[in-house]
Amino acid sequence: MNTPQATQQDVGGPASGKQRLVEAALRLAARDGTTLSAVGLREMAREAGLNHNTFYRHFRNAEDLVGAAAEEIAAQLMVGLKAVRQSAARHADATVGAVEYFLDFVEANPDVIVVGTRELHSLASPMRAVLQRVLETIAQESVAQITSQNLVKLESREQLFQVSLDITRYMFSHGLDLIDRPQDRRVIAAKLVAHIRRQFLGSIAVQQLEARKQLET
Amino acid sequence: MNTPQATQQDVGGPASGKQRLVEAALRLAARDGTTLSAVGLREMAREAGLNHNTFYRHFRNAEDLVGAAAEEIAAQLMVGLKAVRQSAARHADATVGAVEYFLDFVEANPDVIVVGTRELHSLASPMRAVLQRVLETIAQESVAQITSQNLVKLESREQLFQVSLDITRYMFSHGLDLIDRPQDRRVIAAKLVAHIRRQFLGSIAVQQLEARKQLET
DNA sequence: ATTCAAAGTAGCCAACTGTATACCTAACTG
DNA sequence: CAGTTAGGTATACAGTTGGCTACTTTGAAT
Repeated sequence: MNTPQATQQDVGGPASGKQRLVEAALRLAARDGTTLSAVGLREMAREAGLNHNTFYRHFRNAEDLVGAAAEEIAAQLMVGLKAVRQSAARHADATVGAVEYFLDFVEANPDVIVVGTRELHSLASPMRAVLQRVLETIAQESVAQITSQNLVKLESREQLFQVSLDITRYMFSHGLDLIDRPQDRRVIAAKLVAHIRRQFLGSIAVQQLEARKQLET
Repeated sequence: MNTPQATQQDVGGPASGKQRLVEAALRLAARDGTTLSAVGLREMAREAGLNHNTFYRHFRNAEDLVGAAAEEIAAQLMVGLKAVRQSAARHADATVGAVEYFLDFVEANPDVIVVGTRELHSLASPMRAVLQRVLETIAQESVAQITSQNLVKLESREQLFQVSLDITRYMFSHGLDLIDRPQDRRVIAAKLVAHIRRQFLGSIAVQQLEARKQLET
């Protein structure tokens, strides 16, 4: 039949075929609770409204698609969470702000969280390494912001990074809970805030403890 | 052909058909990095060395199998981590002991961790709820042990539980890192220990802060 | 205006999947 | 001992899958 086609350079238009395939893959993986690599070419082409052979025009393997999806998710996370951080900085309580804006992001981009958390915990997935680097980068940017605003009695830069990384991972993982039980947003938010406070205070306490130990010698 | 059979009540013998199917499913899910529900009846029967129809003698659906696998993993985790906790209590430093024995458990049961962490982060999986309850139970038992030995200036029982739960989840998730990079055991152990210390100290600090606040009013 | 490559389509194939029906056999039960 | 049943097997079927080759359309460059 050969229905109408288009060679748009995406910008604005109804998304290029490649993009549509990636989005379809994410949608299906999120809906069916499968790993990205288990989605199947044909199903995903169907979901994207394309012939199944079109897949091969854009990707070699299924693994190749996962790589592209990883880039997509990474990009969305980077810009989304950057916005979260900046909004949080203008909030009366930066911690509460970070949590609330983050949960807004989760509600607006559930697929990213659903697929992202699962792939992050799948050893075989090529996306895992990408996501780990994304979380590290976000943590590093948080450290920069925290130190520049003197939000926390600084401690060793390395410790601050570890804490930020743990918090970032914690929030990421617990985004799932919000998607699972949207009506529990308030208690989830409270737990996140409590966790963050505990981490920072604990970090300071550890620092003091080590300083005291060093004095004793 | 109809090869020899047996109606053993498992105990000791070479495992019942049901058991063998569950084990095969876990092995395959761990090996291929897929979700349990994506393993496929035939492949799993093949791995178990059984005819594919035998599956239906033991399970109705694929979902049914996942449920049984959940029970299996839950049981292994409960007994394994109980042993970890008890060994840790006899260690000079309970925290270091808990971490080291836990990592031993991870190295001895990689499939449980690999599959467990992935299913725990899969919304659709019936195993997720089971694992959440397992982690909660383990956290509660830890609380009991901690209070009975007066290891931590007690704080509110509820706070202690939250901290234990966070720590349990943290360790569980980071078991994957050990499987991913077995040569990094020492740094992973160090990070786990640091995290646990930070959590407990942070929890105490939060408690003190709140007490002080209450005095001011 | 012609050429050309990129993006899409169509149809085919062998392999595999889940499921259903029918058959076999060991062990327990009356 | 006869009967029943739980666990195992064989075979068949329709639907799906990944991958192949061959054709068509499109937009852009020459």
